[in-house]
Amino acid sequence: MARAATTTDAFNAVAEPRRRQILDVLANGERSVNDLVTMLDLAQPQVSKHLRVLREVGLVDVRDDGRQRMYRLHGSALKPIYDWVRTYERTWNERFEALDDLLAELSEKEEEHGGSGE
Amino acid sequence: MARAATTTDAFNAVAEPRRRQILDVLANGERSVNDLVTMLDLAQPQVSKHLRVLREVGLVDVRDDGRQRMYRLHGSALKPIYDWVRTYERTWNERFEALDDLLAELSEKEEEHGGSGE
DNA sequence: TTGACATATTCCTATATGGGTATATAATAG
DNA sequence: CTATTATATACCCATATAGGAATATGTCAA
Repeated sequence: MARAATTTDAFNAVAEPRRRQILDVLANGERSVNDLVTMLDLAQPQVSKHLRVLREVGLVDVRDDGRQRMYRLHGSALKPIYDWVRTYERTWNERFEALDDLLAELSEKEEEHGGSGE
Repeated sequence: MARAATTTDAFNAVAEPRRRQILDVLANGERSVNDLVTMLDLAQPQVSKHLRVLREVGLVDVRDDGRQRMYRLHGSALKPIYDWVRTYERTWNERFEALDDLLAELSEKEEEHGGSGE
């Protein structure tokens, strides 16, 4: 099996930095494809393709406006990522890391039944 | 160009659900490879390979313990993801989404200069 | 030493990618 | 109608997978 498709979920879609850039731009409001092409200095087809991926995972919505297509952020599709990563917030708190270290050492010693130290 | 390597950064490493599962287990404390094999019902080589990816992006640390290798979470490597996604938190707040919708509709009407409705 | 256990690596293969280029579709202007 | 603008799609290609199977490496036991 190959890697999961980029359109599988937000995690995969957002792993590509260009797509994060696109979302960052759209976070400031609706934009046309050409706006994105100009602002991100990408070729138009690549932008369209990235937008397709983002659309397929529900990260953006589109609206027709004459010959333009206005894309807009649909932020709630990022919530699963936020919810997952948020549970780890405490782990990069230094105090907790130190505590984890201590607990790990204690349980090691316990298993070794007070044997020869580390 | 193909997709960026899974070892490029935490975003790519974590796009794979099995690797998130591994991190979820390690969040509860150090584990040996075999522990993970058993708990996640995966083949041993795949676990080792996933752990290699996680190690290369700094998401886990290893410690030798006899013939076992104990893996442990290094949560701070998730911080870039958290920091990025956190800036979008407000976008899935219903009140803000409704406000965005309203503003978008207003600017539509403005462009159409009071033209035929929706 | 040999054997058992724990983990890592190598090889294979199907598959999906992202960029580039060319072209198709769609909508407006004249 | 034709031309122009805006966007999407099709095609090609090099590349990196993830899983499976086999094997290599490493550590301890007897």
